[in-house]
Amino acid sequence: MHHTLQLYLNKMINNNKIVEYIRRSVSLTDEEAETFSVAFKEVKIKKRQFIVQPNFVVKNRNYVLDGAFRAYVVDDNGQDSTIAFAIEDWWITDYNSYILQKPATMFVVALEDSIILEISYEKEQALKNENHKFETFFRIRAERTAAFMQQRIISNLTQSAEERYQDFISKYPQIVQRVPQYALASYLGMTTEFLSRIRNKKANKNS
Amino acid sequence: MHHTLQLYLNKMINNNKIVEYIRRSVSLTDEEAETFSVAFKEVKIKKRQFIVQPNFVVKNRNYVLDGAFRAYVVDDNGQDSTIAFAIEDWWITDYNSYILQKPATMFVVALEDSIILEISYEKEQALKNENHKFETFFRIRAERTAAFMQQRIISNLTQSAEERYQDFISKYPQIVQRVPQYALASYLGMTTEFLSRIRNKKANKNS
DNA sequence: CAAATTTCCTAAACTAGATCATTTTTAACC
DNA sequence: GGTTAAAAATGATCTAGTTTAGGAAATTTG
Repeated sequence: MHHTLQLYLNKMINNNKIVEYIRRSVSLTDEEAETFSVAFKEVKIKKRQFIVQPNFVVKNRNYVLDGAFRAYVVDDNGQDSTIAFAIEDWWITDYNSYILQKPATMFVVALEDSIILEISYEKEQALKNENHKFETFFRIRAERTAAFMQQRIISNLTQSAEERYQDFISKYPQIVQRVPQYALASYLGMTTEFLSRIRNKKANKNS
Repeated sequence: MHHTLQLYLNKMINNNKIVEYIRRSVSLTDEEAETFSVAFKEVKIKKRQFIVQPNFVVKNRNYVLDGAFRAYVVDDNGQDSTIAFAIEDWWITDYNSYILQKPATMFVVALEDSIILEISYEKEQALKNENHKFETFFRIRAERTAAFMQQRIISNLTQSAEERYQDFISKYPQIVQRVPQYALASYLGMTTEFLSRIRNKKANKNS
């Protein structure tokens, strides 16, 4: 098949993904769907490439079409803590930096070769201003994000390291397979050594 | 002054509070402000009274006019963890229950005699549907809530118990004064005994 | 204002999880 | 494909924070 045509078809398919996504929350006419999808730009990201770095104001909100990402902060002692993961059909950015348009405190890095759809802050603002439905969509997104984060806070406060791990593998088995152990450990608030122990204690029991 | 008139005037003043609040995020005509404020109902809550209890679907989002509240969960071992505090000009509810209209997992209790403005889920939906500006307001609320929660997650992952405490007193000195120590300890993810030790270690240093 | 209840303090024993140091395994890359 | 680097495992030691238990203050309520 002709190369340019292939690219064009890929783009159509990918934009359908984001249209499908928004239509799970709000119903759109075909025209509205088009307006929404053209606000996004498809970008290829290589493994280990950063899409967010501290001290820069984050310009984009990113929807993952393919691949995996990790958002993390590095504290004064050089230890890093994973704030979020994202795989296909998830969103990722430094949320605080993006919504308040202030300098980022996080890194966001690709864990695999990936493809994202990015929307700029300005385009998102324009979408929200021009159509009530888009405003509704982003409101629902923010609410779900808050609900998700609240669950994580509760988990941190009430569960032991092992319980948090068990909980995570039962909720997100696809993610566990794809992220390095040290990243998962620092997401769950424990050292990689301790997570290794939890895992091997289990493995020995099973054998 | 005539009693009913006094009540009426109080109501006007209190509704001005919520109008002032929303106007910090979106600009409203006087008519819109009126529509917004009449969606709320003023309710007096006695100290130790619950406004949210587990297993019931939460009907209201609550704005605190006066007083103080605490939201918490109780785990299988009977230990409770504080999820949120709210004083004047803050909002409180079981967010997961409210936005997804599913049974609550939290208690929300008054720490003092309080006055709240409550809005029902249905009225909030109606406001958001009828006017783009109200949708924007609730979108901004949700975003700020998510941003706040993200900060708390980062604090839990990166800081020691003492650092979390120091951070909290510098950010929310007004709250520290008004909530019992065990509630603050369980918010910060430590025991009340350990918080007591942190406090007294400091006190001794200062003397 | 006195009794009852709740909150807070102190201190010793204990443990979940961290840190440190070394080895083994896996993955990256010329 | 062989070398080098990064990630994971393992063991020994340590510590921040918990648990348990008691008593002292402070609040609530009759």
